[in-house]
Amino acid sequence: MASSPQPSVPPAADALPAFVPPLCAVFRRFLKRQGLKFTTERALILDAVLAREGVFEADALVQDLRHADGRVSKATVYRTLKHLIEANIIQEELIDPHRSHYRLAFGRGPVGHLACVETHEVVELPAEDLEAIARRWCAQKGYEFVSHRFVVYGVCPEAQEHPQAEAVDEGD
Amino acid sequence: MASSPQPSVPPAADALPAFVPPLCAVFRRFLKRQGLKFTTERALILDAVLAREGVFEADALVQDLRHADGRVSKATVYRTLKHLIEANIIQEELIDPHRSHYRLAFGRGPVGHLACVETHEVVELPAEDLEAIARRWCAQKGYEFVSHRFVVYGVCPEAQEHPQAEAVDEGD
DNA sequence: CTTGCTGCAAAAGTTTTGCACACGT
DNA sequence: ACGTGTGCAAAACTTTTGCAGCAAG
Repeated sequence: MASSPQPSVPPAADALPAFVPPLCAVFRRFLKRQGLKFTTERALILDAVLAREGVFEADALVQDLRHADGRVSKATVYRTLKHLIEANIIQEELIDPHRSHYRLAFGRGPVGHLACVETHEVVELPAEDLEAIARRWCAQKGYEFVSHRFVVYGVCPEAQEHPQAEAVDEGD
Repeated sequence: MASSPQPSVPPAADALPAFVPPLCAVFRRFLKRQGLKFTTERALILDAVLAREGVFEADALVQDLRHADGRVSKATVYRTLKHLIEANIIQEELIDPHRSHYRLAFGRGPVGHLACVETHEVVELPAEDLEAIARRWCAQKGYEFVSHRFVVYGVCPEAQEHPQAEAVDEGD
């Protein structure tokens, strides 16, 4: 089971970090340190996470795993996502209300998101300067910095071209 | 911004912006334009919103209204919040997953949020420079700018004073 | 009067949890 | 073998919706 994490690297690997930590080993070490077990399901879930390079939803993972041979239950996916967050392998993103988004948390530096309010497409953009601002805020208020989030909402070019026939929505 | 207080749960509206648009009239005009009605419940809800100067949750409004004399049902609160968003009087914030936060959308310029991951206290901070960054991102990708969001997560001083055991800390 | 609105409760949606059994260490 | 993890389904939780009566224009 302890095989090298070599998932299907997506073709558009435009910004993959140069250094990818051995996440499988990292996760196993984390679990051992916590007295937890590295089960087949957890390995499958980690693989599925790695296969989805960008932002993903919990349910999407469940679907991916359902399509694969090793079906993993919804409950286990959610439980494992929590561990992956604690292990600092993924982190939760806040893009939609009522729906949790996650993304890998290693390397690649702080990113922000540019989300289309029409198509719900989400693009990641580097945002180094923002973390500095976030840390300054924390220092200013005596907070211990944990993380930050920057999401920009807009209408993507495609949606601008194809406007949906929406209800009355004109300002004054 | 030298000694601006940080009332997470202010007892009263002590720092309303200098210019407060006649929101009641604005809302009523909006409703009329949409062929909708300005009911007692909607007035009560708008009042409750105005009473909560900062970020608030839908359920908090329901509680406030329950404590007041005019009880308004959960359903009506949610329905009215949608109208208030369309009327551009409030806007939805994304701070917690699975829980909607709202805040007044007029005046006061763009703000970001500093949220404590332990106590869930949320502080607002001015963030003028961030909107510029957001607009630049949109321009860069051909997006039409809609809005932006900046949330910083940290541990507030109080929570740092009361350190939790090494045990798994489930924040939520 | 006509039309939309409210309240209730049940539905819908995502995430969590209890329990019996299977698996990793 | 022990203790933990898993799957299933039901619970928990916030938000939405259908319906019968009520209120605003």
